[in-house]
Amino acid sequence: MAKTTIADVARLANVSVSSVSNLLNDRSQRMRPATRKRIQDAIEQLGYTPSLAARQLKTGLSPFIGLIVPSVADPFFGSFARYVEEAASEKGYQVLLGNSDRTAEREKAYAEMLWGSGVRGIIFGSSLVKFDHLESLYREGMQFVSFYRSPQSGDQFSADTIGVDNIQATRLLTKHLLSLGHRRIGFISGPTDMICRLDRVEGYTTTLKESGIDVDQQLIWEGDHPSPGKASAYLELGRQGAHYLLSLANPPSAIIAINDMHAFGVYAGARDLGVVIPDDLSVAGIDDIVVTDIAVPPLTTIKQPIHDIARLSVERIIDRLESKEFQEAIHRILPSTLIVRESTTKFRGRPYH
Amino acid sequence: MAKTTIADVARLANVSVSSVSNLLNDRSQRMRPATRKRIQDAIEQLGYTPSLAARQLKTGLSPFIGLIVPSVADPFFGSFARYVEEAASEKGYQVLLGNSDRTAEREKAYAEMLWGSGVRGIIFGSSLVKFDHLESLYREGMQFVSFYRSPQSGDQFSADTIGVDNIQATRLLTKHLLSLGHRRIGFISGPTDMICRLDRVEGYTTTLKESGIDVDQQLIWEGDHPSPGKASAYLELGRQGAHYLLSLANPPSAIIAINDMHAFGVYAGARDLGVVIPDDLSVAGIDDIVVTDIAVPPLTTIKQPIHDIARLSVERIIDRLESKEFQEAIHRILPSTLIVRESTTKFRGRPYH
DNA sequence: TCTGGCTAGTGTAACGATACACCAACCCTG
DNA sequence: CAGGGTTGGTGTATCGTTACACTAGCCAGA
Repeated sequence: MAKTTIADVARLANVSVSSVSNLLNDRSQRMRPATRKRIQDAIEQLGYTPSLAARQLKTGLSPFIGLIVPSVADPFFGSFARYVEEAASEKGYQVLLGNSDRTAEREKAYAEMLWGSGVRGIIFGSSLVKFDHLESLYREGMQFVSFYRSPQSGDQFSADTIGVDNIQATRLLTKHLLSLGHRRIGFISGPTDMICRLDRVEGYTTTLKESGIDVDQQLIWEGDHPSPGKASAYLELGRQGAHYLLSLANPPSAIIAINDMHAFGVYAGARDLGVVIPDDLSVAGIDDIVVTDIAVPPLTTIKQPIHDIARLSVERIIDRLESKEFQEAIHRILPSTLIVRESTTKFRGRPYH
Repeated sequence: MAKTTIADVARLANVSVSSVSNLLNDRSQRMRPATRKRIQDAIEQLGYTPSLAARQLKTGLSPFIGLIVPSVADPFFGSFARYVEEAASEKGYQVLLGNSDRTAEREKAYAEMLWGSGVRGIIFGSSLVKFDHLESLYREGMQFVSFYRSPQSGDQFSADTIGVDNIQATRLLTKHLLSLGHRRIGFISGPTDMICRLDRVEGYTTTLKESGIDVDQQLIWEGDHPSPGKASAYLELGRQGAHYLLSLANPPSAIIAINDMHAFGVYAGARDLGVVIPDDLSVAGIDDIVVTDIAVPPLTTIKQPIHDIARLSVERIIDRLESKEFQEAIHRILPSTLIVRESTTKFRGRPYH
């Protein structure tokens, strides 16, 4: 039961601990094959695994990366977490999970706990507008990769960002709806506390303007910050947004929701009011979460290449962790694609109200 | 940038490292308040956080717990992971996440990686039929809590289990459907490689038998082991199961799916064939994942108290980690409740076919 | 035979914290 | 004022590994 150490292996193999350590760390070029074999056999026989704590204490490196997302209960971030974990474990790293509920305090608290645990790299699934809360950690040497966070004026420092072009995402959706004849398009943004959300709002408004349509602020619904922890909060917010938008004197004939969960909330809200999708109302989301194509009707949405994003993020953070030199921050944008399903259709006037 | 150590703090506060350590570890009963204050100020001023690696090396304890689930991309396990993480972080622990894809090899590989990382406690979200692959780790001292895994004959050792009564879950569903007049009830089990699934099948079959209804093996669909990694695999499996069951010469008028994702797959499969839920077919699931009540129609399901289960699992594993004495394995069953929504309705004959 | 160079290793001081054993200084009591 | 107890600390071996500095032993060449 007592942990077997490198010394036990050395004793059994009749070599010094240095030799065992050398073998373990690929510094064994000048070792006789017979010796190498003896050590390997001893390791096997004892079932020896090196103590990561001791190794970390000595080298300062830890085989962990942090992953902070708003909530893994959200199917989108659940998928993302899964891909991150998969990519990390292929590279010999393990993932420490944290849920931030999109608050700076929790992000900071987590990041500091992680720093204290020896973690030197964090992947952020969110992208809060302000980065200040992480600056002191950045100064100490923590590495960050952020899932889509375009650099903002006022940023005190710059982290890697890998993600999709969110402006482009809503641009595609807005154009799609415009091409179907919709002119009053509602937008459910939720709280605009994250860059990706701001960008999505921007894609929507600029596309409308470019098409010569005035942006009606009444048609943009922010709602309150959802109560944290509840996976259904996003749904509820979408539902409330639908109630609001559909009760306007001059309601929209289409709604873009800032993500699929909100869009499904719109489904529920519309049903509450007897509004039929897509006949009375077209709805589109973003993310292409797992249930979009079996929803009724299947949801038109934007597919993000999260598998690739997760993989690239992991590669990038490990790169940063393992290379000694200073690395410039990179900003990598991956393409997102419009997936048209049955929740959006031609504008046919307003049969409800 | 160089990490500040306990010695830096001691120097600044003009005390010995022992005193700082004593303060940090609540052994400071006999310390003068002024001294305590000096140390605390020094800690604050230097922004000192203790090195967990060093601490772990010395004490053998690590503030991590492992969490192994089939896949966090599955919304049910995403929620579970979120609650586990929340409870753990309240207790000062962090969660290392692993996805097993329900295979023993990956579970074992993960568990061993975790052991090597100094992790001494793991919460399993799955419950494979065989436990053998974990026995050697158990012998070394790894602690396990399993999310619902009733003890099986042939188990080489016994782990804590906390969960719901899965037999009861399908019993409730089956009784519910029987009371609605259904007599031919299909069952989509998916691969029966986990105890919870076996139990769910059992609840279904025994309830039928008790009601004097022969169990028709044709009505139980296992399907293939879904391709790992794809969150949509469960959906697809449910869809295929629906195709199969609804194409039988004597098809069921109701289907129980072993979880909600499979049930939504049935939704899709039924729609493919023009079968309307619930008019032509009643459908029920288990889990009450986040989207059940906005599905069309809202899904009748069994709600599991996963928040409580997660919390209890975390408390239990920490208890085990922090107490020195041997602890008997516990088996705790929490109540699950039937939630009737609109996807199940009275048997009205078979309008399709 | 001596020198230098190579091969195949070895010895050991760290890394940062913990916790046991120790102790100086003071106070009280008889 | 000696003896014992208490208060408020301190000194240091130790955890398991790494990686730099070192070297024993052999061989080749002069």
